[in-house]
Amino acid sequence: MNQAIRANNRNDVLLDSAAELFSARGYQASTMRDIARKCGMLPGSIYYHYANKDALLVAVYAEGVRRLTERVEEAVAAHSDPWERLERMLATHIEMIIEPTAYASVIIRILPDAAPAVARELTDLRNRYELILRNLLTALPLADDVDRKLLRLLLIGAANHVQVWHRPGGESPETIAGELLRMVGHRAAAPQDGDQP
Amino acid sequence: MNQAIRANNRNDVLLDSAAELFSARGYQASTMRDIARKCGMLPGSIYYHYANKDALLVAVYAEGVRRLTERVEEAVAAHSDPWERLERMLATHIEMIIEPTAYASVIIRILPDAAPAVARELTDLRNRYELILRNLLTALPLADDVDRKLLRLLLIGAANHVQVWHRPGGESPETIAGELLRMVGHRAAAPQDGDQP
DNA sequence: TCCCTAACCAAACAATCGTTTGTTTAACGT
DNA sequence: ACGTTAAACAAACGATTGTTTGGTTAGGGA
Repeated sequence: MNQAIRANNRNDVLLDSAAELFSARGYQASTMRDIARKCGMLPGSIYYHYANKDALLVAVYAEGVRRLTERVEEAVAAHSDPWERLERMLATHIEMIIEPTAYASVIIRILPDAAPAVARELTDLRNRYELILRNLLTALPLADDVDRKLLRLLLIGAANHVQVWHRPGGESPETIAGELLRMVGHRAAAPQDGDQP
Repeated sequence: MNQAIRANNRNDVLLDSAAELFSARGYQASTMRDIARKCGMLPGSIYYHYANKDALLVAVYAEGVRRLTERVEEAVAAHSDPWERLERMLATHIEMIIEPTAYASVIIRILPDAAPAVARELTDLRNRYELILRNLLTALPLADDVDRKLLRLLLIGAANHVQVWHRPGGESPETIAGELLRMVGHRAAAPQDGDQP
């Protein structure tokens, strides 16, 4: 009754190709012909899987959020200390947006207004992921005068910008995340017992 | 002998229009027809002033760097304290990348690889401006174990990201720059006399 | 006043874009 | 073994893209 998905379905290859091109060249610069060529299809064949180019971008976005969320929550779950959890989140996040398998990278590089017709969907997907960071920050013991919203935006901006300047063989995501929190974190930390256990 | 520039030359209006569209919609999404319509020209007329679309982007970039450099150095010159100078630089930078008169905004939003043929020129222009921040950081008294390069990239990322999330009527650039350095700066500061004058 | 040319207009160009249409192939349930 | 249909191919569509070409207008030095 409901349509079966055949074994030789190349939807995932298609999605991979789109993600890589969107990530490397941007949305508008990646043509349907480029994507088709990359995954060994013809341009028209893409439209069997997705209604249009915008829908393809939404699919890549959704898969990116899914993978990011999965990996981040997995990395965070292993720790209980709020600062440690935040550091693991940032390290994993940075790791994923600089690797060539580029689903996560698309979410950072392609702004929602690149596809106005589906901008709202893209923003919602972004927000769903950012909620993780928001919750991690809420759990963080901070001095009263620290603007949590501003701190969050600062961290997002600094972390996402790594995608622009990082080169293969450079600092590891762990190092970057560590330095990031070493600069920001301790200063903002509320006075607590057992600071150096 | 040398060609005179007439009074009714609308090159500046053309450049303004291009800057606004590039800033608002991105490079590829802004067509020559859009730009022409915005400044009351016909599409072909643009080619009297610039050889092609890429050259137009380079011109906008150059003017953006010129304005940024001018305003920032002017704001910084009024102070002598390294931290104060850095804060003034960041505040001015943020102020210019969120205002609608969008030359500075283009430099942040449009990455050099949006126009591969002139990517090198665009990168050079960016670097020339970033040199200011680099020099301000060099003059900063910091603890020995602070990674100046990473600090610079963190600041750039956080500052530029303001363009994405800031809405009219939100926090002032001064406030944002202040909070930014309050989080980052003091922690990284080397022990110095007269910490609270 | 005259004339040169800076500064534009008007209209098309070839190329490329996202997309549609009709047809073909081959994997799967029965 | 057969018939259905998922999944693709082959080829074009109209629209839009950056750009070119030849003609027009008006500002300013002589």
